[in-house]
Amino acid sequence: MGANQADKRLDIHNSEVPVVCRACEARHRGICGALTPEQLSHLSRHTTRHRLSRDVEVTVAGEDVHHYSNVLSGVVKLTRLMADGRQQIVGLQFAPDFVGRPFRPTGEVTAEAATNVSLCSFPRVVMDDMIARSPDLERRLYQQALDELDEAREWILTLGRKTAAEKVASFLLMIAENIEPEAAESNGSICFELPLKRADIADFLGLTIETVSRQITKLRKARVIVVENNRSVTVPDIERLRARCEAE
Amino acid sequence: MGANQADKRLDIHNSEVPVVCRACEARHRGICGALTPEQLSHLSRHTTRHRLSRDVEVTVAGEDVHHYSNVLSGVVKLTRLMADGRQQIVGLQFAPDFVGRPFRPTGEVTAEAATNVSLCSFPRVVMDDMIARSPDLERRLYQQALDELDEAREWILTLGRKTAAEKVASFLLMIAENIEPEAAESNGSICFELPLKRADIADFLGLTIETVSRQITKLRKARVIVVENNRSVTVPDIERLRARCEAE
DNA sequence: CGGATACTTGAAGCATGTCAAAACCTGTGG
DNA sequence: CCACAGGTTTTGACATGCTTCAAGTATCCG
Repeated sequence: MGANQADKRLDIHNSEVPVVCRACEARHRGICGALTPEQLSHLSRHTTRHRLSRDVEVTVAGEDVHHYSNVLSGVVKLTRLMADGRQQIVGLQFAPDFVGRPFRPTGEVTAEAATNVSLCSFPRVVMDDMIARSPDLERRLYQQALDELDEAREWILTLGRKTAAEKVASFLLMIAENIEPEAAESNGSICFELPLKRADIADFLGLTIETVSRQITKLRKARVIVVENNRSVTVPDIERLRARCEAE
Repeated sequence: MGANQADKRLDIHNSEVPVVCRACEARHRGICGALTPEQLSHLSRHTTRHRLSRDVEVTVAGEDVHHYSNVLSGVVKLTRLMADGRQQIVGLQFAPDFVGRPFRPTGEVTAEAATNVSLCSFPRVVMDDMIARSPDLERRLYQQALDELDEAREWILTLGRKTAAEKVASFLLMIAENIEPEAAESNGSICFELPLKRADIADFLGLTIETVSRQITKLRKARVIVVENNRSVTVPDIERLRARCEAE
């Protein structure tokens, strides 16, 4: 709608993609793919990259959010906390997901690094403005929201109706599919690092640490998975893992 | 962007709101509020209204969706089904919610009338086209998707971490807030008809019918609620119900 | 090597599920 | 108005899967 000639005059190299964005995954599969080179360079002028180590918060429930972010690497967990300390992970964001909640300055969820994470952050006001101007950008965000909604509903089914064994198998499958998207399609073997520790897996699946541990042990003994150092997991045959997500 | 002069020529009364839309809630709080009178009358030419009785499906998991709908009255439940018959309700839609999943011709969820329902339906292709042309419409849809995502995450917390007693209390509170939005704010008493039967409540909360029944009995004996005819519920003091959503 | 954090394993308890039967509500036809 | 059939809800007795509590073992990192 509105003309943004001003932007063009500000940047002589307006048709070039900013250096920091060139190799960025968010430009391909993430929301930045919806931006023109001009918009990208405008945004990149307000952009900061940083690394967070595990358990550092990105945004906190109840506090005003001043920045949105793209996940460049690592995993961000979205958690909700009850007054008495019970905790539940309500979502996981992998690269190149967008972290933020447009149209609402504050929310009930806390976003927190589950692993070491690197982020590309930008001020909320700049992004909100850009969203209002760019229907393409808004469409990308809408699509990501719909995908997250599908996922959330998948987990509602898992939490409501699956057994502990099925929950853990479903979790491992989900992680495998997110970390090795292509490998997960083919029916071969996959090997990956678990981004979450047992306590996080428990918070994700609505179980206790002990139950998660027991179920992992069970999968290990059944040779569905091989575990080294508690974190690196090998799935020799994905189909066998997939079978564990539904029944005996 | 695109010119839609064609629309204008087709309709002499293009600046008037279609008769069927005049008293419609979807024009105020729903997605139709984002449409111009011209767009409304264009859409209304492809629109059909119908009533569904309980348990009739709106759209079925795995089948192509040809229509989107607005809920005009009643409640639509979104369910997911596992191969062995286990079922989970993953969302509830009240008037004037939009039912549909843009950008994906088919999905995993089935939408089904939980009560008698009246719908306003329109062909997917017409609506998709309109979404592509109207950023305002897309914004409304995006906002609804974000709201649904917030709700879904609220239920993930409930399913993962609350006890059966807390789940049932949370469910009753959610229904009360949806049916009497204004009354729920003030700390008075509320009276409403339960739109779901016990089996549905169980499918929503990841419990069995028997457990739901026992918890409702418990709330009744504690005078937190008064139940008549199994369906009409009175909450004398909302704060006392709210207190049951979190602890003892 | 030591100390902290993360993970595993075992035994006992309890919330919720399962199975079975009874009570209740609602509409229909005699 | 009553009898009856179908679906729905409640209640009870028992089984079980997950949690809780408590140790013990690995792994990481100074």
